Amino acid sequence: MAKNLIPPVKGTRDFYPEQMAVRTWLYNTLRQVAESFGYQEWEAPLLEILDLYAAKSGEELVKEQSYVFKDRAGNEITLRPELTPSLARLIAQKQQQLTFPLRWWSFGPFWRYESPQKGRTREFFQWNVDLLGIDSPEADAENVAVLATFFQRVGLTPNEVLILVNDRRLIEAQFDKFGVDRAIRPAVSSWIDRRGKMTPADWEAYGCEIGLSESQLASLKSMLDDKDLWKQSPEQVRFYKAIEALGLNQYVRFDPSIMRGLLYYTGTVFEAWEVGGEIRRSILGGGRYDNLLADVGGDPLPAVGFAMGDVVITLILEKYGLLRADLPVYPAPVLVTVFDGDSTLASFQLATELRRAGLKVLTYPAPDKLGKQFKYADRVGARVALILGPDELSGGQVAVKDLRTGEQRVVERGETVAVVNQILAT
RNA sequence: GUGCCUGUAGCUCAAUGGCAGAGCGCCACACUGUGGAUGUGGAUGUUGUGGGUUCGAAACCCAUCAGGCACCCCA
Repeated sequence: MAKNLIPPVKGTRDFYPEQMAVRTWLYNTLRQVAESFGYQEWEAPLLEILDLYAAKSGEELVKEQSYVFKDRAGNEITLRPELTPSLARLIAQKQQQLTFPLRWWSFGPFWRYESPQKGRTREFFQWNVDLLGIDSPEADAENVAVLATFFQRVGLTPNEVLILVNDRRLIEAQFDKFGVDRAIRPAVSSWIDRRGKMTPADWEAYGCEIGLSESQLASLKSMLDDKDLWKQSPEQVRFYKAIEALGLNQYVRFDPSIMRGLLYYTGTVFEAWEVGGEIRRSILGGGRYDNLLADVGGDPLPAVGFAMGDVVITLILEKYGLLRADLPVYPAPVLVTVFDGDSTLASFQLATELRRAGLKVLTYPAPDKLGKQFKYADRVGARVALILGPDELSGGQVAVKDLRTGEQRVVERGETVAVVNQILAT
């Protein structure tokens, strides 16, 4: 370990070229999927005023997990912990000029001051996909279809990942039916959320603790076990029909225990989970949030959207061997060696000729021994090495070596590009 | 904030109280106009840090720092 090295900030990740290649691949993939549904890319500032999140995100997210600092003017600034409030602001600012339904997507960095562990860092990237202006189960289904298509695109099957769907309106109606006091409903929601993590006895005891009666407890238990509960919701029925029409119903399943922590969800909610259950962390979460625009000061506007973090999805892709092995971690396929101090500039000129012909070309910017330069070419994954020594220079030629076959030949300078391209094509 | 685990060479890890090592990688040479393969040789450590126990500590004890994992919450 090097001494006196300033360590990276806890919970951040360094992206060496290998990791950057993965991130760029992920970005390109989800961009293609989002664009195939007609979503447009956008971006918000990474810094926002704290008040933007104050009322609408989860309490804990704002008060304990956000990076907050005062700028030099004394304003409370937040490193954004999520994107949806920024989206609401951008929409509200131009609401009269935009054409709805509006489909926007974004991929950028977010920060949450939490304890880093598997699948969770303090600085992470998030894919956000939102559809605004339409309140229909079909809009929800289309939004979910974007991420199901993403799963399909990267090679994840319904045996590996599932999108679990619920509807808060449906559960609220059940709460009404069972006479669950409005004051304890948030606690009941998190109690439902926690079912899988506790023993049945502890879970029931906890249910009593938050104020549920014996009969409410029994009713809620049978509600959570009712796989057909969705049939009581006209919205849910239409949602699954639409998903089926989109050809993605294999990826989607009703689950009455999906509640979501964020306060602004109003209708359909969903999360994606790994089926095997080894990665015990949701891959993404989303849902309908019809009140948020009005809450930030805009005109009321229905909306649905989801967010997927890069950390967990990368874990999943790794687990199932779906990260592409052919990611471009090599700098360039062609290296122009430098024979000696006198011919360095001639080599540079040759490199420029090749680059102008569209090739990616490395030079070796010091007259080291050729053996060392070839070794370097090998290490960095170059396919072709070019040598411009005294013999070649005097004859207007270039030595071209195929580093895979070891075959080398001397060609006329004007043919160099064609010969190199020929080798690269094999 | 709480609990558990781990810190030894560039990397992965041995050494369980008795000379701090291996594999890989790195460097040099064989090969002064040619890489991968092979061979020969070589370099590398305040054993995270500070204290304590001991004739003797990488190992045992205390403290501290860092990282990982889990709870909480969430992408």
